[in-house]
Amino acid sequence: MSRRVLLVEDEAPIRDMLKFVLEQSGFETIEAEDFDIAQQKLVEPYPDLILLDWMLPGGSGVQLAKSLKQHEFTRDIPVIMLTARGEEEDKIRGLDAGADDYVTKPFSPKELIARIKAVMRRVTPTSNEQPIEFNGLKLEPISHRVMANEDALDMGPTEYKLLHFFMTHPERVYSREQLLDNVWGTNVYVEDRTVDVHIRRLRKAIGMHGHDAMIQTVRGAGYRFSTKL
Amino acid sequence: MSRRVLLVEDEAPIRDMLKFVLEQSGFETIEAEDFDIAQQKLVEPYPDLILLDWMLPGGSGVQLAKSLKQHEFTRDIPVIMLTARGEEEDKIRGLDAGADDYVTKPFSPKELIARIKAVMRRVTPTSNEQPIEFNGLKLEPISHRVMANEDALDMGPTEYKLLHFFMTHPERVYSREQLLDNVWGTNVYVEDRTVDVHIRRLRKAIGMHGHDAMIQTVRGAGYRFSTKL
DNA sequence: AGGGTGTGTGACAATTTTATTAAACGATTA
DNA sequence: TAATCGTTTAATAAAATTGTCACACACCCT
Repeated sequence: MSRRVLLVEDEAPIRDMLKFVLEQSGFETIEAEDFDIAQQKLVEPYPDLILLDWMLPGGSGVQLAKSLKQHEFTRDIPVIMLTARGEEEDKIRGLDAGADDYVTKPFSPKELIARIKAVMRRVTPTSNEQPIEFNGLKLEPISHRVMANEDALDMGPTEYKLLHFFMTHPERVYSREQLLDNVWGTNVYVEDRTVDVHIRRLRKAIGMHGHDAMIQTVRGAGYRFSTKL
Repeated sequence: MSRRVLLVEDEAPIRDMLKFVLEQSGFETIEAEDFDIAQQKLVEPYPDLILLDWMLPGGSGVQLAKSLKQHEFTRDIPVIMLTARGEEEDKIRGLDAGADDYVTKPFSPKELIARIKAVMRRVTPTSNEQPIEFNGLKLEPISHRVMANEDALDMGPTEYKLLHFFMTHPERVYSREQLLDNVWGTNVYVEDRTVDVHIRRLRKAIGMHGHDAMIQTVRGAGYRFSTKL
């Protein structure tokens, strides 16, 4: 199980508190107090998750988040942002640099741990870079590509993530809400019905060879990826 | 489905607004303006979630939160705190009484609803239901699907629920009224005979392999799911 | 056999849910 | 700043499901 967390926080007392909480729950923690130190510690073996204070001095928390997403090897490490309450939430949301979740201070240790575990559960299968194939529809995480019997398919980022989630969780119904949680991430406030639109685009994208039959509507329950029928 | 929210807030206008927002989203709301009234309303049936203003007069919001966690029957009810932006964060952090989430005023209705749903989802984890099988007729709750010897069967949501109920309560007669209570839900005004129609639809759906013989009519009493005869 | 009662069936209109399309929006880049 | 790409929302169309009815049918009793 993935257990290593990089903790980036400038205030020593809070850092210590977090370290304590994390270790109580069996996580190994690597500490960093600023952008530079964090960069230094970001080498093999990479942490399984990064807990990042949004408001590092000089706004370098934002910088770090962006930098993480730009480098191939760190792109897939899940990030949980620690945000202070007073901050204008819309701004933060707007500046979203690809965090997987946000935790607003103050938070309970219980909540923090729960969210860390939730994110890890969600992302871990993603970090498995093995191609996945069903009935000639192949998704290759490494090249970030979807092939249908030798033809490369074209789709948007959200459709890719959605398909990835489906293919790693086949033969299961997911409600629109669950899909939003798992594909869009928690703390994202989007209409349920938006899922429909992305489902449609995904079906369209993989439909040329009839693969869209695997994306199934389950009336009153949600959607399912299945090879049957 | 979880739908009842206890709303504890002293300021009437805000309370009204919240009530409106909640009911718009299909939640049933119980209102309380202070500690005592909240305690009074905290009886069976317990609410599924409590929305609690942190800053009730006299700090009784804190009291209530603590009291909730001390009583066995209320301990597991998730609590979302409403906190005002200006408040001293550290104090709150220290006083943390185990809230499941915080929402900072002012907030958007959408955000509030999203958080309520998220908390409910988190607290009610997927009840891992095992597949049930009788004579080659298999119902899989996870994929929300019914299979008859490798063939996927097609049926409407009500027929699915009906079959689910039957398969989890085999070898027992149920009157039409009992079926309505258990499958449709209590306090639903529907004709008894409507059950007949759904029984027929269910039989038709599972009939291709002769599985409809398990849905048996008990004249004068109701219907029964049985593997015998 | 006939009447009375309870159940099966097909059709139908209302309602609910999902699919589809178009437009608004937001962020990024030229 | 305009142009572009992708996402979200809103509006509309399409489809599936629902409860009820009217009537056919089956069973039981006298």
